[in-house]
Amino acid sequence: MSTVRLLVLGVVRARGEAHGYAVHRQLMSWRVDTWTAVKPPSIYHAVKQLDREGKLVTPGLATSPKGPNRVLYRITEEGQREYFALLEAALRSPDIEEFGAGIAFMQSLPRRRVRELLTEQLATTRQIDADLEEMKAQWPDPGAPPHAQHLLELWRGVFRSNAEWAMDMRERLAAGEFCFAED
Amino acid sequence: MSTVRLLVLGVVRARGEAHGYAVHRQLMSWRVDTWTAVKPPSIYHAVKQLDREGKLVTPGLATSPKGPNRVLYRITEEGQREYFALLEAALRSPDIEEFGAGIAFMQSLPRRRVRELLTEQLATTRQIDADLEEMKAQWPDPGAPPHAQHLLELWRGVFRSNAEWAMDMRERLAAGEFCFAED
DNA sequence: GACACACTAGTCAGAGTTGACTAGTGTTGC
DNA sequence: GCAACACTAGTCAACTCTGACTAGTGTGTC
Repeated sequence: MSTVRLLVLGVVRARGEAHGYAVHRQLMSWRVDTWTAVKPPSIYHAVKQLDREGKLVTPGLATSPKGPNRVLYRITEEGQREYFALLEAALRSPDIEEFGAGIAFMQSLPRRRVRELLTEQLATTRQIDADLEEMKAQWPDPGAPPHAQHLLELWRGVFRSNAEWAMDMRERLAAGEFCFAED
Repeated sequence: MSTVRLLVLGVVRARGEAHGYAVHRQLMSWRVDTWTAVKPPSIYHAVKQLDREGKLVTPGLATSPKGPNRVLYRITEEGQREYFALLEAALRSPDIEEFGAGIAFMQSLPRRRVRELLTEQLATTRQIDADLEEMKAQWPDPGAPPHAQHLLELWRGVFRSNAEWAMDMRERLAAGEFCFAED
């Protein structure tokens, strides 16, 4: 859920004003359905939810020449706070979908802050890897079902791969790649 | 959902007879919550669902000396068919959680069949990796948000890591590790 | 000019999931 | 001997997600 919320807030914030379908189309043009489980109904649901919570407001209707009228949304102060909270949490998160959504919007933070968050992300990911390693040692029988030991290895591969990616990204930031807020 | 269903059917089948909490405890002893998103209420939900669908039956109550009476479940013919269908689908699935559940029960298939399925799994995983590579080439601007190119790289890492793991497992099977049905 | 087809812009019921809660049963310390 | 705590064995309401569907608007084409 927090992934869709971040994506919706991020798109509305970046565009200034947007209706549901515009958010939907923007996210689909980013192939969000490839790197998260976000699907159209979830997007509309998140928009309504954020509106009810006062994170988005509807300054008016856009009367479109073609198609039905569409409700325009704009981000509020409270929405901005939620956006930055979700963004920082996402860049720290070991969940690959949430993390991906954080990367998508990292440029609304200062470069230095993103590097700090990626460092935290790396520490968490490595800690999980170490925890899984330790957990593995507690199963005495690697040959018997459910092969929990091997399954833990399968997951360790995922976390190690993510850690490598995060390290690479941190180096790119250090090397001055990308443009950031307050650069 | 299919992950929980496979896990529940597999545990009931392996034990012959089981009540909800026994399934729950078995799965938790396997650390299923570490390598899937399966949580207790989902387990109870799946048990009831499978019962309604005739995949499980309740031959009787176990009157326990301590605690409330518990409903015992047993797998039906139809349940067996579902079990094997889910198991084969899981071993072929690129979804790491589903795949993990398949590995947990792979020994109820013949060794040869598991090797075939792992070969299919590898082909699918590599195909996804190739598709992501190709998709990446269609974004012209790697420096601009949402960094979709880099996010695709993040995911490719996951799939490549899974492919390596599957290759390793296939080699273990070829080397005669583990005991299988019909060995 | 009218028919098929694709695109826009969503909605909806039903299914699945979750955090929080309940309620009974040992059991340990004082 | 009893209060506090942990463990057993789940349930529940509220929330979220999903596949399938709707309905209006261009647009090409014969």
